[in-house]
Amino acid sequence: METATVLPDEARYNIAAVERDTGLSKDTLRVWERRYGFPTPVRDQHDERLYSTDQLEKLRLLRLLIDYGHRPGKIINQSNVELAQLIASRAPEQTAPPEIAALLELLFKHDADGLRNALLQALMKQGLLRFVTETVATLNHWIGEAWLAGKIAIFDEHLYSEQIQNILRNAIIAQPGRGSAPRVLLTSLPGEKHRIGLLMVEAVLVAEGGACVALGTETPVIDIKNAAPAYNVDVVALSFSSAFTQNAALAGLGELRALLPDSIEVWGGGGALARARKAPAGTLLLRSFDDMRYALERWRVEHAQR
Amino acid sequence: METATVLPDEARYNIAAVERDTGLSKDTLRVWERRYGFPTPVRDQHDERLYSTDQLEKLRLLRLLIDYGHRPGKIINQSNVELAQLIASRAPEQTAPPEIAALLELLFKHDADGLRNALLQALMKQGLLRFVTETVATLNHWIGEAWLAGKIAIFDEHLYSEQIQNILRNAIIAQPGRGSAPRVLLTSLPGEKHRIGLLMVEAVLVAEGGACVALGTETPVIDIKNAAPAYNVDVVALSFSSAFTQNAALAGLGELRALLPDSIEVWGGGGALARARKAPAGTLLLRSFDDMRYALERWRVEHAQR
DNA sequence: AAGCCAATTCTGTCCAGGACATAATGGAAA
DNA sequence: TTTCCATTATGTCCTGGACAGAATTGGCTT
Repeated sequence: METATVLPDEARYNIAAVERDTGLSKDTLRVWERRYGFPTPVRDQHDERLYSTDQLEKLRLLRLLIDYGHRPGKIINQSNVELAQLIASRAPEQTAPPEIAALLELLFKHDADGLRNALLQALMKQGLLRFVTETVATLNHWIGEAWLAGKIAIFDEHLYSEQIQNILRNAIIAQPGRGSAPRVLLTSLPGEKHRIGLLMVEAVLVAEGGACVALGTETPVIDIKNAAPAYNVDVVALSFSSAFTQNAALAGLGELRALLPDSIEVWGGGGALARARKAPAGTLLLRSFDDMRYALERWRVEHAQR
Repeated sequence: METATVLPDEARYNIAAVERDTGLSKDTLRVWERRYGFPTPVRDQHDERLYSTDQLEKLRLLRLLIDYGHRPGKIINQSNVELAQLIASRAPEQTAPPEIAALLELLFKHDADGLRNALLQALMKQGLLRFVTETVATLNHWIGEAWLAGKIAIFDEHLYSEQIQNILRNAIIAQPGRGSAPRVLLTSLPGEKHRIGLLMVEAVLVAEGGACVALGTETPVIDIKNAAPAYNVDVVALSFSSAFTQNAALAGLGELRALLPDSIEVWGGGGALARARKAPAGTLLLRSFDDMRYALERWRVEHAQR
């Protein structure tokens, strides 16, 4: 009879490794164990937690479902299989438009070079403005869907994000004329890490002849306050993806509005604000790229040389 | 008599913000307070720590000196001024080379367009390889120094980071021939957010004729394990800036090595590993860009078609 | 029904203070 | 000098308690 040997890949992870790999903080891992009874890692000789591969996998599924809106307490005691079904079951089974489907197919096949070439080709054919407002916006949506349906992995999304960044930044640099007005400072608040949304806005801005001072993601409010006069901008624009709650986004806009002089406008846009009704006093909500183009036009009329 | 009004910009940071901004863990911050009596933040109405700008600044200086080899207990009770002197005394007042100083000057003046143009010009003149290994590497170093000396603000660093990304990604896309071998998967582990280092590596890789699958920053180890076969790569390369401790970087490398098949090589590089003595078994440490070029060459010799 | 507000539950993050493994240091031995 | 070992310094982990803010529920009004 065979010995029931321990599987060679029965790897054990300490709490720091699990935090690193799942993005769940040590505090969260410990409080889940206390409250819900999962995960219950074994302990080493010094009573420190050692998590199994299986637990790590379940934690990743949980993280995914929680990001999508499930509550931890409701799902934490289901099995890995049930959780995977839950993820699979939410696909709305629509189909993407054919141009988009072709791009998605390249990502499914892990064809990095093919994807880059196809995106470049779409950019050339459509021009920057249409590429951003049609192709990239739609593609983002369907990639989100594919991810939820379990059709693509996290690393595929990472690859897509990198490639889109390469292409958008390339297009931004290559934009022929440098715009002059208005000068727009573009960034996001701490907690908002979505870079592609910012780059899309930057692309539309330069395509429309504005001048963009891009600070990337997660600039603390105080630093924005100091940067705006230093770079002599006319407008500060913030992007909030749906990772932000609507209230947090509105509060951030209002806080910034209070800190900046009246001569500088404050604009906000992105998924978190798409359904917001009322902007904080003195700020402007942009619910679409068309809104932004209109806002640029309005600014120019109001500040026309007399 | 005037009221001693509270300064308007007397910002307060909670412990999570300080962890994010200094890289010191919450546990470390609390244990320093307990042992050394610094920092002693004020408390809010619910007894939670609120750190001042001044304390944040001192923590940054301490972090820097510790990275440089000082011990916390020896320096923690010195004043900001003394610590700054300690830092200054470390570098014997070198000055940046003139080409670099000219670029820094543009950043000091907040001249975003001028900086972009100057960087593009340097890239054209030097070619991608020299631009990365000489100009960008040196510039990064001096920007760090300028930040320590208080000559530039956080938002200036943000702007620089965005512009360098634009330019490097533009150059990577524009690279004429697409390389073929080895195929290298390039990313960093969760916690490591430094994007510029990764882009520099990617630029050198494509300039040297390798094929790069870039996944951006912060890919969990398990996802790297799954991505490597999916993208059919020969090598997985990880970048660790000095935000990582050397031990954490070595542990991450080792963990990845254990998960990947032997046919895939594991390389690691970046500030955290610059002074490491011994690589985990089966991994390769790259302490410079020349090391990487040499490693590419060696791989090609070993895998030459017979 | 549908919309809105208040009460309640859920959930992540913070706290204190104790413990220990490991890295760094310094001194003794080779 | 170098090597080795004992000691000290330091970061990370532990338990269990508390609370704020988000999410949900239930009741009331339109």
